[in-house]
Formats: sequence, C-alpha cells, structure tokens
Amino acid sequence: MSQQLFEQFLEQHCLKMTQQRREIYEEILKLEDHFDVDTLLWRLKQQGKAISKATIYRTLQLLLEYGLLKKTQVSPDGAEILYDACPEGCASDNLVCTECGKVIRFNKAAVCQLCTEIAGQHGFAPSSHCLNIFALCPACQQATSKTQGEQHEKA
Amino acid sequence: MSQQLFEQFLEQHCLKMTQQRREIYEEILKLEDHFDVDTLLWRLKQQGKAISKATIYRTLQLLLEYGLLKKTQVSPDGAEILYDACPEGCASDNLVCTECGKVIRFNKAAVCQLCTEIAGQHGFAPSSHCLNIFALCPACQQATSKTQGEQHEKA
DNA sequence: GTCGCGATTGAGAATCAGTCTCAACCGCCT
DNA sequence: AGGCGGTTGAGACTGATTCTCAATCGCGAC
Repeated sequence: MSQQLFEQFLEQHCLKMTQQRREIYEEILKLEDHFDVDTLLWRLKQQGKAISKATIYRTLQLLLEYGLLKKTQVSPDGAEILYDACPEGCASDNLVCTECGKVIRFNKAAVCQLCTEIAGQHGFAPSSHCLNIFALCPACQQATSKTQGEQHEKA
Repeated sequence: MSQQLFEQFLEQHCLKMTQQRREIYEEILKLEDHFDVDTLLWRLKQQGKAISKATIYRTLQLLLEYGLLKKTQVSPDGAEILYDACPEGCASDNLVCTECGKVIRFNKAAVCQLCTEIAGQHGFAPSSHCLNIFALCPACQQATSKTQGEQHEKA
C-alpha cells in the first residue's frame, strides 16, 4: 500500500490531501503491520510533527471507514486494541502471543474459504472476516517450560 | 452453563457468592449469546435490581478472567464490543451482519483445526482463537437488492 | 499568481466508558 | 451471636476519544 493509494482514496471521496494527512499516513506505512494510537502519536511528536490528537483520530477514522485500516483485538479478554494497516481487499489475520504480545500477520486462502462456506450455510453473503489466534510463541514456550520446571503446580 | 458452574468457580478461587453476583450472572444467562454492558445495566435496573456500575464491571472482569465470558469485536472497524457468554472450553465464533448487527454464534471443528495448523506452522502453541465473519444476513440482502434496483450506482 | 470557498486543523473543552476509593455492609466460619 | 475479610455503592477520577469553533489551508477559477 502506498501514498498513491491513499491519494486515490481521498480524491474518490472528495477529500483533500493535506500535509497532516500525508505525514500521518507516511508514519503508518513506516510502522507497518500493527501499532496503537499512542505509538503513532508519540512517534509523530518525536519527529517534531506537531499534529493534534484530534487530527490523528480523524485521519484514523477515515482510514477505518475506507478499509485502509482495521482494528484488531489482541488479547482474548479484549484488553488491547491495535490498528492494523490492511492492504486493500486482503483480510489478513493475526497470530498473537498471549504472553509477550508479539503479532504475526498471515493470510491463508483456507481461512477465507472456510468463512465463505460458513456464511453460505447460514444464507449470509460474506464480506470480510477477522481471525485472531491466541497462542504461545516459541520464545515464550521455552520461558514457560523453564518456570514450570521449578514450580510444577499452577501459581 | 449454569449457576452451579459459576459457584464452583467462585469457590475454587476463594470468592464469595453474593446476592449481586448471583443476580448479574442470572441476567447474563437470560441474555444468552451476546450482549453489551449497557443492556445488562439497563435490564438489571428495569428489574429494580439496583446494582452499581462498579459491581457490574467488577463481576464482568471476574468472568472474563476466568474465561466464562469473552469480548468480541462486532464490526470490521472495531466499533462495538460485546460480551459473549462462553461455555467453558468452547471457543465459539460469530457470524455478524454488517447491516443490522445480528449475531449468530457457531462452533466449527474445522476452524479450530485450521487455527491449530496455522499456529503450528509458526511454532506457536495454540490456546484459543476468535473468529468473526462479517456478512450480510438474508433479510438485509433483500433490503439491499431492493435499494440497488432504484439507484444502481454507488451513492 | 492570487482569490475565495469550503474542507481541514488545533487547542482545549466535553463526553463517556470503565476504574478507583473508602466507608459501610455482608457472607461465612467459629 | 461475633468477627474477619471480602464485597459493595456512590461518586470522584481517569484516560481515550470526540466535539467545537475560530483560524488556516488546499485547490479550482480567474
């Protein structure tokens, strides 16, 4: 996804490309996969780009509306929500480590197929989906098994 | 899921079964599948059960921690979050109508299998997952196709 | 190049969901 | 019945997000 795409979107919807929108979007592209609003705010501030909170939220709102961004729940109890830059059309899913919060994005045709199938069974016309798999990453598995060696019962 | 189960959980964790907790949990059982905090608050108030906001949130927090409840994002842009009563162990998924917000819960072994497989491919040890399929329910499909008959191009 | 209009912005106020505080209260064990 | 510690309620508090509105900017028209 590029600046061009963003500009196209703005134009299509009779919106203006402003300095602020450009900077916010550039920063999102740099952040790649996923980020939270605080990080974005903080990084822009670090670069002396004094864009107001309101503008950042407004821009994120735009991106969400046009599907250039989506929100994702990154813990089973719904605690944290990150924004997740999302290449158009592609419903990318996340593999989230429940311990360290590491997120791996992936894109499996099988998931889309399954969703379409399930929706079809209920007479629904599928549009998109959102799958988060909560699991322990290799590093955290090691850490955990070590700890369990010491105290074998749960704390 | 029943009151018994809840009592077991409380006991296991050295927590007391109070009038308030019982009433909140009863109401959640009545609400079945999914609900939001406002609905719960409102319904309890309707019944003259003047349970404070704080207590309700505290109880929900408990249920979340012990996995008797989970949070679910019910729109692609992450707008609404519902609590979703969740029978133990079973990771149930949702089919959500993007138009009217109707939610259908389902439970497909194939989804779990796929998640386990994907996690495995990345060396992750799967624990749970959360899948929401966003689609148009039959009723809303009809409504939409009618509208499109009148104005065939996008608004 | 510059004019003008409507869209956009910034600063801070407002809102709102959720959390915290702490004294009063209650469940449960003895 | 008595007492301890967990639980509750009311409302203050917090922090994220949205709103307000005057000042500013982007961009098409001239």
